[in-house]
Amino acid sequence: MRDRIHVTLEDVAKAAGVSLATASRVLNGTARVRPELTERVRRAASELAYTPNPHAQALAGTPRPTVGVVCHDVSDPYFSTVARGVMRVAGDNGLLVTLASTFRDPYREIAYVSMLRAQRAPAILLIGSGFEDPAWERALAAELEPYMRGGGRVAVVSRHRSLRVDSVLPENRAGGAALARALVDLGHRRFAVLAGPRALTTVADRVGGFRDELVKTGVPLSDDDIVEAEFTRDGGYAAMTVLLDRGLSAGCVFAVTDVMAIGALAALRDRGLRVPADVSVAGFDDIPIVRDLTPPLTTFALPLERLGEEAMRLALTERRGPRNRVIRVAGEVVIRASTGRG
Amino acid sequence: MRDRIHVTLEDVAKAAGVSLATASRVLNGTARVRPELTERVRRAASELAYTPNPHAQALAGTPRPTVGVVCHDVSDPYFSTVARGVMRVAGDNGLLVTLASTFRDPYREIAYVSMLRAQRAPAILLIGSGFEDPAWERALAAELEPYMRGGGRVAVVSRHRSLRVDSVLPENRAGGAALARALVDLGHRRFAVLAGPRALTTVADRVGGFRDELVKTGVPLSDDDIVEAEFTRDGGYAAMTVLLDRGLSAGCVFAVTDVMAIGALAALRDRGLRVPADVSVAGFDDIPIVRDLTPPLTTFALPLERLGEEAMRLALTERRGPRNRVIRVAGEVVIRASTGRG
DNA sequence: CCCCCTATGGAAAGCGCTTTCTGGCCGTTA
DNA sequence: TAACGGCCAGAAAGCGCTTTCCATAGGGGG
Repeated sequence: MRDRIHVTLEDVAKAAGVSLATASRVLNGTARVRPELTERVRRAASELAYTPNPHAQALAGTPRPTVGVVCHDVSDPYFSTVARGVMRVAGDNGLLVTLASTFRDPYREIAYVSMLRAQRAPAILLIGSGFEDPAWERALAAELEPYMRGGGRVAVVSRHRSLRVDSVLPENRAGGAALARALVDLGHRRFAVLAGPRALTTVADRVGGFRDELVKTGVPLSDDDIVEAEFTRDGGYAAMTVLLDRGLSAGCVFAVTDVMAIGALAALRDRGLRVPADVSVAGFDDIPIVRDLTPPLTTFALPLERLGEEAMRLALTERRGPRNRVIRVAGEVVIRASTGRG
Repeated sequence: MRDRIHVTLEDVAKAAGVSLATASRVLNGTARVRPELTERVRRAASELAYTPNPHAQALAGTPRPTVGVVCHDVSDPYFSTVARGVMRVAGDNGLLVTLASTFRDPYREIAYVSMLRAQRAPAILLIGSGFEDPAWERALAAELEPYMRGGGRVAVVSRHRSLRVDSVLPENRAGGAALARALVDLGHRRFAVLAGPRALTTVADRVGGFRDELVKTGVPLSDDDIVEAEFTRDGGYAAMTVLLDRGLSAGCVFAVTDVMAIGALAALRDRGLRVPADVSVAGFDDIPIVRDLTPPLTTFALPLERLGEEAMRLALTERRGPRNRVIRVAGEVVIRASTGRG
């Protein structure tokens, strides 16, 4: 018996001398069963090391124990830290996580949502910025809406436009503003921004908040001072290089993510510029590694793991009413040694 | 029709005016079907946006499109980089990846394998060092063996003992030795080692290779020079602190992973010691970030993404004969600025 | 003492798909 | 012309589970 490929509920029922129905009821606690039989079934199940077949359960209508998570790239510390939070909460609730990396291809994201839907995942989490592309947004919504109508839960981290779903929103705009204020307070007056692709909502928010606050303070930031690049370490390096080639006039560079800031620091080092003596650099996110850089990075710190935890919790708890819930997550400016006085 | 929660094969068959069997045959290419019917089924399927229910397929005996991966912690750059490789290959083959983090609890790993098995995942990948604990090893084998007998594929990265499965083995022992040699060549004679938990095979191999090579060269390394700590950044910090409190006599510190080395660098910085002027530090793995540290870290570079890719490929390709395959992956010593002349 | 109601276990339907088994309609061959 | 073999499409079984619907037994009330 032990050596059969798969122990089925029928085996358990037979061993316990009860019917399938009874065995099922005992194992799921669905209905009252005489204590004696309950005990027999329990023992049989554990002796046979019975594990229910989730596919059969899914087919029979029970919610699946695997939630889906779609992010841009697991190997990016931002996503892997958020994913960590997701997985902890998932693990605590006995759930597995199906994690997909889109490698930043928007349509791959939709393809994954479709696969996850087909899998009948009870919940889908979308981590990371959305794209500002109407066609794409419609296609995604077309995939998500029927899914939700069918009882699927959806929660997103860090995107908002046009998606009627529960979401966890880090304070991107306010963060950008707070950082601008803090840098101005340090005495800086000439800024440059290393931005990610404009199509990402996160980028628009962070840069927007940063710029608006500067404008409010009377410090100008022209479009020329904003360089767009890939949302990666190498993107940051490239953008910083462009800036340097142009003849850097800014005394402080704001990279919209810490990952890009790391690239920027490398570019500066390679050109022999000192941070913060020659240029100050600030990032955004507070991924774990930035404490250990030299100099440690000034940044807008977001509780990354918490973003993931909240999203998972959102997807786990019933929502009442049709309104989508929004959890705004605050952050704080952390001044470290990468920024000096302006 | 479009608005039904789920379009089933029956809907497609009905729309095309054929039987379920025929529809299934067309969609799977299982058997010849008259071209005209084929066409009708195809069109019906695409018009209804039909997506097969993987659970029903699984139940009916078709292999699942989701492979399972178990690692210690996604947010550790080592694992997330390896996972990246896995996911790329998986994505290229139209597979989803179910990723689980054990948070370094050995028995959680077994629990996950059990869940993955129950899911009927066609393949399971175990990433990261195993534990040297006979009871645990037996329990894991007891879970894996029936799975493989039932046709499940298993591949592991970085562990070997007592598991008869296909594996990808980075040259941990040789790497430790090569690093020892390189450091001795730089002139170092007094070493200390920041080791992870001894129960991890990876640790044993790396430290073993390192120590054996030193002994061969006539350089002593006593047990007192080896400090054991958590396999994390903070573990590295703690171990380095212990060493410093004891009064560091070594001129070169070898941390068995880059992540621990990062912690060690932080501890040294906090104590006001300069690297490499006062102490040299070397790591192992070459996770992406170490290039960007100050000073950049000397390390034994492993092609991390490739480890994941190879493992995924191993699990994807049929193996002939009962022998388990082993792919040894070489690495190379990369000397950077964190090590000076001894 | 009988009837009805409740508590509990079993039989069976059904989830959506694959695949074997059957049977009808051809074209062949003797 | 009759018998036979091939090819294809449909019917139906079965994957493992949940859940509804019944049947039965036991207890309480009339």
